[in-house]
Amino acid sequence: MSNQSVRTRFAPSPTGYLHVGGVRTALFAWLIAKQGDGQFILRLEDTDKKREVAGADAHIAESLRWVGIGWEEGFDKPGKHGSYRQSERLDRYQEWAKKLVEQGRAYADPYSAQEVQKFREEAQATKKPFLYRNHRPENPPEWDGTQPLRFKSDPKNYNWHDEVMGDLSTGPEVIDDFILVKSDGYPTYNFSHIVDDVDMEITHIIRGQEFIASTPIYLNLYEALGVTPPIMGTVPHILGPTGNKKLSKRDGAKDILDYREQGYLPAAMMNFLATLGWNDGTEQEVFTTEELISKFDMKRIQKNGSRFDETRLSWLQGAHVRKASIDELYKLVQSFWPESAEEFPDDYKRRVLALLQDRLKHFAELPALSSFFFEDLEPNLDLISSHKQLKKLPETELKSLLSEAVAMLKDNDFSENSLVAGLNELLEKTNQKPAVLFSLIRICVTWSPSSPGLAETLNLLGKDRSLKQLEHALTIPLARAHSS
RNA sequence: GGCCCCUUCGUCUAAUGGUUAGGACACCAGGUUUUCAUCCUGGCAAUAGGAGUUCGAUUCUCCUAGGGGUCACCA
Repeated sequence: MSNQSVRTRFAPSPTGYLHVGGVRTALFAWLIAKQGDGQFILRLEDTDKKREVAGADAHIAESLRWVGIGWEEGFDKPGKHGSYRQSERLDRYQEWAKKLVEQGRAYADPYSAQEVQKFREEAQATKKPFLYRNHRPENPPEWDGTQPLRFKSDPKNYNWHDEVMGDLSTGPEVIDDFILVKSDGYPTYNFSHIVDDVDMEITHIIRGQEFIASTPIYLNLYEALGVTPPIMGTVPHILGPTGNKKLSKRDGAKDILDYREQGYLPAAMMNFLATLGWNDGTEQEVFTTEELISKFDMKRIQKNGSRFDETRLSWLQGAHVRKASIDELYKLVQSFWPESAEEFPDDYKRRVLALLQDRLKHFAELPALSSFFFEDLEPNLDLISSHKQLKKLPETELKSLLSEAVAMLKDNDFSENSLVAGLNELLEKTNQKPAVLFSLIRICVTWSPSSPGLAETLNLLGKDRSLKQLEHALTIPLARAHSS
């Protein structure tokens, strides 16, 4: 019966999308499983029917899959432990509940919700902490399933070890009789996750710090069940961009799949999430998935919450883009090209991408960076009038420089080398600074605020299109008329 | 309020008794024959406060302050 391999799980409730916080918790658990050559389980905690959102389960699965997190067993991938959807495991919780009742460790709660609430308010009025067990009925009715079933706790001190937080301890005052099974027959999270983790032979529980306060009651329940608790790792929250509150959907935390829409690389996202609150002790910042698996260590997770910083994500994205091979990158950006790129052959687009690799971050920027390679943009005279050097030149000067450029380029074979040579000669011939001459040509060919190197750009655009753009520029007024 | 946890540059963090407190992001300046980037160089910038232990505290102890979590028939 003993299973030595590491088994971790991520157990979201299907109430909506996943944001970076949830995915990070899943990632940590996944890394531990992969590192131990073990299994990662995706379980669905769907015991609150009221909060359930249709389709959330598939959306969650899709989110994890995108980041690169896969699971050996899950709600959509049955394994040796039956269903991984709690709503389909009700019999199992009933069995365990009955066992606890037989052992005298669980009893029916005879009070109505209103009555319990009254106890709570009384305690509050006398400034005492509310404990249900102070009202524990002497002769509880037999549990018929219509009342909530409560755990009969055994209050005591607890000292336990948390892989992230270190040694923790609490007194008996935090141990109370909590509800195991709700009056609708569904188990509470507090009960179901323990039964499931035992059944599914989970060895490490990784979860957010909101569960740290209830860990003692879980320990109490494990004891009643005669079960050794799994290893626990409590991960601090990710903080929102402002304030010190935990990142939440309410404050605009995005669906993780929004980052896919914006064209972030899964590897960059994984790198970002893993290093938010964790580092390997060296100065390494950029990690591959394989490196994360081999280097991850729960003991090095930060005890305090860390702030979500999209700027860092963007930087990591750039780092991963630059590391990627063009083939890899080309596959990933396929849905992000501007519409005008559609007609162009793969080879051409691949070359555009190669020129853009150093300046591309998330792929949604691709159209803005590349459109002039696929279509002739409208002349934008602001580019000249706002240019430090060009704005000082009169119309005649601009036109004559352009004419010289056209003349030179007409004689050029447009190989990159010839272009570099030709442009250099032109600098000498016109006695101009690159800041003037190259800017003017670049702007009149692309009409784009930025572009790759001039020779590379002309080379890729080709002789016909480059000359056509320059000759067109010769026919329009370039210098803005000064009013004074 | 009770209980628990946390506190190093703006941000992510390194350093567990001896360092000019290190790195990265961001920002600023300079360089790489134009722009935007990349890359390189330099700069700015932190141990929450107070006691104590010690020859010596970011590091150990205590107190204070601040922040967070939790106290559901939600997970």
